[in-house]
Amino acid sequence: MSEPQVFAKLLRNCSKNHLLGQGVQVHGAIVKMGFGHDLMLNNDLVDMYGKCGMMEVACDVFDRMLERNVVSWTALMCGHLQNGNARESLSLFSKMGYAEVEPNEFTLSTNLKASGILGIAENGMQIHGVCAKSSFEWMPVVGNSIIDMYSKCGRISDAARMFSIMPVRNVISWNSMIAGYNIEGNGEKALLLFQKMQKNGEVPDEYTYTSMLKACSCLGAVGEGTQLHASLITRGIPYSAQTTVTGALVDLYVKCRHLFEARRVFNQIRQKNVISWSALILGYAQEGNLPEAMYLFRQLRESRYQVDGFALSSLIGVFADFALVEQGKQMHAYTIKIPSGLDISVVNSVLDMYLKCGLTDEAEILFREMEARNVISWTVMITGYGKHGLGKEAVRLFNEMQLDRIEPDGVTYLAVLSACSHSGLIEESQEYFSRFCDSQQSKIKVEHYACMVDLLGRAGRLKEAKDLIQKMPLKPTAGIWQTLLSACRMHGDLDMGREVGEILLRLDGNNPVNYVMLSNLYADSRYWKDSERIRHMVKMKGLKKEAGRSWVEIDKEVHYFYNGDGTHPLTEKIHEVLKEMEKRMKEEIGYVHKVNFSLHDVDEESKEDSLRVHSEKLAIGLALVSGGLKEGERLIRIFKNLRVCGDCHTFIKNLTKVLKIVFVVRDANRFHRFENGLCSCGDYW
DNA sequence: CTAGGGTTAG
Repeated sequence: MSEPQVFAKLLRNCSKNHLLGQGVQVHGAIVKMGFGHDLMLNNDLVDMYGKCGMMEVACDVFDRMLERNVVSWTALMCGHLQNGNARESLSLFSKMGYAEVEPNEFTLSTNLKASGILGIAENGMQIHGVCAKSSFEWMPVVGNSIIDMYSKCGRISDAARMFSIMPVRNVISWNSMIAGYNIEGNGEKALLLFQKMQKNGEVPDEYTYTSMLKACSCLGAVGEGTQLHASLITRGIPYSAQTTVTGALVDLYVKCRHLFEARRVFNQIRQKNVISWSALILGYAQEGNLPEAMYLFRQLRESRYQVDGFALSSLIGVFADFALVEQGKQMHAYTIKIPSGLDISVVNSVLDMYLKCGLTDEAEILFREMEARNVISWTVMITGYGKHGLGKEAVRLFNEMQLDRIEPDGVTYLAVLSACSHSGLIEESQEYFSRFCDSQQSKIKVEHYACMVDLLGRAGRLKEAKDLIQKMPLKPTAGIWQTLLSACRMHGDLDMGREVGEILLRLDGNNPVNYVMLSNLYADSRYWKDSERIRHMVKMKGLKKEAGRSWVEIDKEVHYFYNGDGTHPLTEKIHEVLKEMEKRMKEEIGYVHKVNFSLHDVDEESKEDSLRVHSEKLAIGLALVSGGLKEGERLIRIFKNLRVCGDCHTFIKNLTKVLKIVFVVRDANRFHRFENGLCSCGDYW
């Protein structure tokens, strides 16, 4: 074997096993032996540095090359793609065109994938066009990538068309199509295609099983999932480390809430991989069993496996959901120390965590510092701003992202519409809504209409709101009628309210919320008998609301309160401080606690509860008592599982006048930032 | 020499 061939072989080994140190040594030897300008070796070097995550060096090698062929270009593109920079791959693709180098099937496949990741259908279609012209379209590699691209861009029918006209299909074609249905959330179609695949004599591989397990977990179909599990066992694949199905298997049982079974599978895996670890950790965390989740996470950290971006982002997502600021911050600090902490999904989850915990400034700084932002990064920020009542900021970001050439998707539109709704930006949202209808008709969901109904309803344009529901091309859900009903109450429209209420009770008669809303509407107009009749129905049906619960984090410990809760050791002190606050508010600003607010308002709390003390007030009391306010800090964070009650809302607003403290309350719907007697929601929530 | 399918975040 000649020397260059030996070097090539060494480099390929480094690529495969991510051996950067050895790769650098080989690079040195290549230069020393005078092969520094060998085209093939340089191609291998670009590939090796890319695989080892050293894109700067890969680019440097590429730039210094005296001649470059299609492989050089493609290797660099793949490097960018594998390091999470799909955009750079696409820009290289067009540069390659200017350099008059013709793409081959690998180049096309790589950039189709890049377009899919970015979700830019236009770009993908353009590349599809190139494939069609050069008849690369009929090569399975390319065709499969086209299916993948269309699926990821939400154009499942285009993907299906490609699949149906492919002259040669391999197992990956079937897998890609099944994965496409999964992305769309269409588990039934995935199951059907799986059957068809077996009828056609195609043998499913691990990837097929992985996708199918995922389809089952989406459908919550434990039965079908268990069958797949069984056939995996007969084929002898499930418990070895090389396969990815193990993770999907754990995930299936986790999602179907069969945690015991998930643990059993996990324990049987001889060499556990990161995917199965993450799935199980997430399972425990979502059940609220954080100690077990954290214990497993520590074990993962100490194991020989690398904690990857998937594990991190999902765990941070749990901290966000539980609004656990301290744990979240600690995890953020940890992510900075490891390479996968730079994964865009990890940074996105940290952003979301900060916003959900009410730390907008931290989120803003992190967002600006990010080296690459994708559609999710922007959407997280827009949602966060919207929930903080910063509608103008949300709109500004929405426009800015498009200048950054990031295409908003259905979730982004939902975020900006709801931000507009909360800030009363009617014209803006109507413009965005129609733009969305025009450009992404297929992605429009009931939620988008619900946003518009909310917006119109709040503005008192009830008739228009109702028309919109009745004319929309989708089946109205109970939720959208609820939105309209609360608008009816807001504007005291009894006639329409009664009509909507009847529709709701027919549609969703087992949800106590519907009865409470209707009952309140009657009570507002002093139709006490009707109000009482509706409330009686709730009792007769034995329907129960979720109990109101608030919590506050003090010195890394979370304290929970129910309404009228007297179990906390500091209860007496809490009541004292709350009384003292009422007194100060009365003396200093003349605020008098309004009793009548809660007389017939049973929106969140029952009458009995309101005579005692709401959970959010207790949590505030504890924060004040136990010095939850550290030196130099003037912000207290309270969390509540339901919506904050109107009475407490007024109380907190006035409290900020007397105490010069900022309160951030995260309730089921949104954030309220109280400062100087005002709330970020503008008293509309 | 370059490549395609799976787990995560809104």
